[in-house]
Amino acid sequence: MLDRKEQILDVAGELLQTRSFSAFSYQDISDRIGISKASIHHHFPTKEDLGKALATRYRTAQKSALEEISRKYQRPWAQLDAYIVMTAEIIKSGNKICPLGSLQAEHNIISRDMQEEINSLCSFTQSWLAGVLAEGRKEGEMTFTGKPEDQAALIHAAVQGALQNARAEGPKQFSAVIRQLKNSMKGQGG
Amino acid sequence: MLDRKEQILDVAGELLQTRSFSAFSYQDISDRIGISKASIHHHFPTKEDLGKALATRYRTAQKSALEEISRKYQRPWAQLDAYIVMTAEIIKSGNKICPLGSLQAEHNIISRDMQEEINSLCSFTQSWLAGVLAEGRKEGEMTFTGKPEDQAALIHAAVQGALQNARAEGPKQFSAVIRQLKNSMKGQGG
DNA sequence: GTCTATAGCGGGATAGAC
DNA sequence: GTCTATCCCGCTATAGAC
Repeated sequence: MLDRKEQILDVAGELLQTRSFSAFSYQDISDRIGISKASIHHHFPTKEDLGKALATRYRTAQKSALEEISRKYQRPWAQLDAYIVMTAEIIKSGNKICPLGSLQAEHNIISRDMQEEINSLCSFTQSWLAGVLAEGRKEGEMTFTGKPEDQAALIHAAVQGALQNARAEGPKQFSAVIRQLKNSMKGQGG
Repeated sequence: MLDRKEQILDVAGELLQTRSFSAFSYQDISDRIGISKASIHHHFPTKEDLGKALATRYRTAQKSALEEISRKYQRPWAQLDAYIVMTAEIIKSGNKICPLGSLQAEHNIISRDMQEEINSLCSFTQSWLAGVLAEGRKEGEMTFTGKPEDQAALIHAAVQGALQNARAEGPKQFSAVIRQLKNSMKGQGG
């Protein structure tokens, strides 16, 4: 069955986003899928293998999603909005945390492979954001000072932090952060 | 020895900030202090007890630190700067993560007591920031749109997110985020 | 690819001596 | 308060049958 690997990654991903990488077990996965622990080891011999596949999957999914946004929307603001809506989905779907946040919290105890996937996901997202911001400013839609790369780092950090704090403070705070962020970029003149 | 409890919390705190709550053990603590696991259980019978004490300690320490900043500095900008410098210390001291971020990542698997301490720490910090921002805008030092509470949520999220991303992207990215954030609040006229 | 069974280890926690 | 010894459990991982 070719879908088994994907199914395992689906369930593992959900566990990663509700518990943490070190806090879910092969038993948890086997309980949810209904096959034995040994079968899971057949597909992913070690937990490190599973973790690497999980991280790779998140990186490629993020890359695809951002590239699709670039194709689908023309205006920079629409692209930024689509990115925000996409990440906001995480909050809506149950009590989940962002996979990036979950793995960054355990940065020191995951394998080097996983670290590199995470770093790559992180820098790709910020490069993409920087492109959107550069275009937005060029076309007069957006206003901000300094380099697009730095503004991208700010937006990325604010969104990640807002996702994190949403667990303690609820989704309304997330919306408030987004609103403030957008206002700060169009209030000056755009 | 009265200091023992504090010493255990010191070590547990360091482990929390380098690993995660579920990923450190009584054995880890006993290795570092040089007393047996059983002795640690004498001071904190269950790991839940230890976790609650740890969270309470972070909350009260944060409260004290912010109140001291309010006393020590008069100008809103100086207060905001002091808050940022304080949180930036986390990055400098080894490969640590913010305790708030660490515990929020495992929000679903920590005790209710711990959750409440974290929520309290979070809301206190944002209230404090909102006060600083309201004062700053009133005195003409700072510029931002909307409610001080929402701008406080933005700043808190950006700082938390920047701390988190600093693990993947390094301290320079943290500085960049702070710079952008500050510029967005004084660029308009203040 | 899936199973049962099991190894080997480390986790949290307790009993009881000192 | 600290220790040694121990319990029980769940973890990752493997062996070998089907």
